[in-house]
Amino acid sequence: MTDPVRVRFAPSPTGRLHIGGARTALFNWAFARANDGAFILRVEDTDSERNSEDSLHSILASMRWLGLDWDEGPEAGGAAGPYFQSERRDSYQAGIERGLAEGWLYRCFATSDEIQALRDAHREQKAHGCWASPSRDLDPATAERRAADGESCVLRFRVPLGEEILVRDHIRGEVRFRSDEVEDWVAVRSNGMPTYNFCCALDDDAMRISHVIRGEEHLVNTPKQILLAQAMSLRVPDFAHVPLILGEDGKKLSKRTGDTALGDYIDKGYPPEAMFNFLALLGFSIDDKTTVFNREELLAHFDLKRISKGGALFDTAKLHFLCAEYIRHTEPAELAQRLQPWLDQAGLQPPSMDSEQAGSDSASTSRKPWLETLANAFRERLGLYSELPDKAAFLFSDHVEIDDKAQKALDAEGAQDLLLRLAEALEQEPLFPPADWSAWIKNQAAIMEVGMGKLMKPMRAALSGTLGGPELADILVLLGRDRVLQRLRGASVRS
RNA sequence: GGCCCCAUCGUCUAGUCAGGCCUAGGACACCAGGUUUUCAUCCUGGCGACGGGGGUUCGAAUCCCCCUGGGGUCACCA
Repeated sequence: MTDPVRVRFAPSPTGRLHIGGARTALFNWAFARANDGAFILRVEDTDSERNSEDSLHSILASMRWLGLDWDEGPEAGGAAGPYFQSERRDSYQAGIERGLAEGWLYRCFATSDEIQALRDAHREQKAHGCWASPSRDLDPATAERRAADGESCVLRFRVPLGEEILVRDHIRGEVRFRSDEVEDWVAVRSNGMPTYNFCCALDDDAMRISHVIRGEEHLVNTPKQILLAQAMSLRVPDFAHVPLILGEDGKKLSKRTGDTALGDYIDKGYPPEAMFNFLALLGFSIDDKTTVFNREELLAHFDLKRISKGGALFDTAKLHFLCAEYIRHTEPAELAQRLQPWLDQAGLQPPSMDSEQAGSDSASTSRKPWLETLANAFRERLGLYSELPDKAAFLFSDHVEIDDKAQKALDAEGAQDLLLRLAEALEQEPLFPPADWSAWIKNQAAIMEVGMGKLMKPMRAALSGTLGGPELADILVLLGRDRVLQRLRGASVRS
């Protein structure tokens, strides 16, 4: 255990980063960072049919969004490269030749259909053990000749019979497999490119990977990789197979249940810190009572022993709680910055707050205080960044949508008159809004001899078109004197 | 079906390795109150679990076995 900690996340660029993959990456990252180790990103692009450049970029972007920085890998470089398996073919070649020479790889000429038939028949019999390739015991010389003659074949790993394979797993303890249950898996495709199980074991050794932390679906691949490592006298890394993330229906997380790509959540305005926290909470806990934590706190406590064994349901309610929690605890200035893109995207232009004095200030400078006031006003009312444009629409448009309850408040007896008087009183004030708004409005209620509710409700309705929303004091500031007076008076004319 | 993994509130989990400190703790959700000029926030309280059966033990959520249930895997994908 004196070897330096080196872990890798090894996505294949065949789609966007999956939620499960994101969490696996997060655990790897956390383990590396918590143990002064290296976090390596290795691209498993052995399947030329499905790889895409777009996928790679989207995966990298997703990881950056989550804050998972890698020490070695694409765009980072490193001494153990290349970090694309497609560029490591030379390093696999020696292994392939050795396997053929030593006999633990053999040429299999059976077609996929023939193999499938074998598998089906075996399954039909409900039997233990495995099917055997008809080529398994072919004379090597004959096999070589057939291959030389151009006959298509794959290279299979000759799994020894009667052995026990022990997987030492940091999460599951010791897991035993009988080699008889492990099929002769394809190590090299007919096109000459080695498969995942082959590259993985060689690369993990070549890159001095100390711990393989990956999803539980890989547990059954592990004996294959261990067998190969033994055949080649490679070092076998420590393993940690993390539980799966299940959809809210208890089944494997799928598109049917909801969004499965991290990108979906980025696009929908989820705060990255909330997603990070949420993902870390799925199958891991710091202690018996900590729910909300940042990355530093995670690193201070991260330990493979604290990863649970059972699968975890993707609980959107909890995710939403964390999102709202993070948003309301974000400093207004910071929150304003994060909200800005969503306003832009919706085509909403923040007015400058003090247009008269703006003078030499650039527009964006003078908008800053307005944006911060906006952020602060909505801080406790937002579940996602993307909710802002809708909720704050009344601040940007001259047309105010009046909902039913607001209309009622406007139609209440005396409401119109009250609004008019309010507008007048407001107009008399030297300051807008009045210095002590709360005292001012209370005073007005007293003067007009009505309860606060009688005053506040129609005011709110006239200004925002709804009875909910930010504090009136904030709305006043956000709207500005002119628009406030206009709406107060406009509402009384309307009906 | 074979093989493998797993099993505490509806959900995420603490507790399980080193059995008593657990009449099982926290969080989300839900319900009921309270604070508040609206909504929200915030505060208080409530609801709510050791899947079943056998052992071992003075004592088991914790250890063992069986059953049941759930999940994964069975590609020239990773």
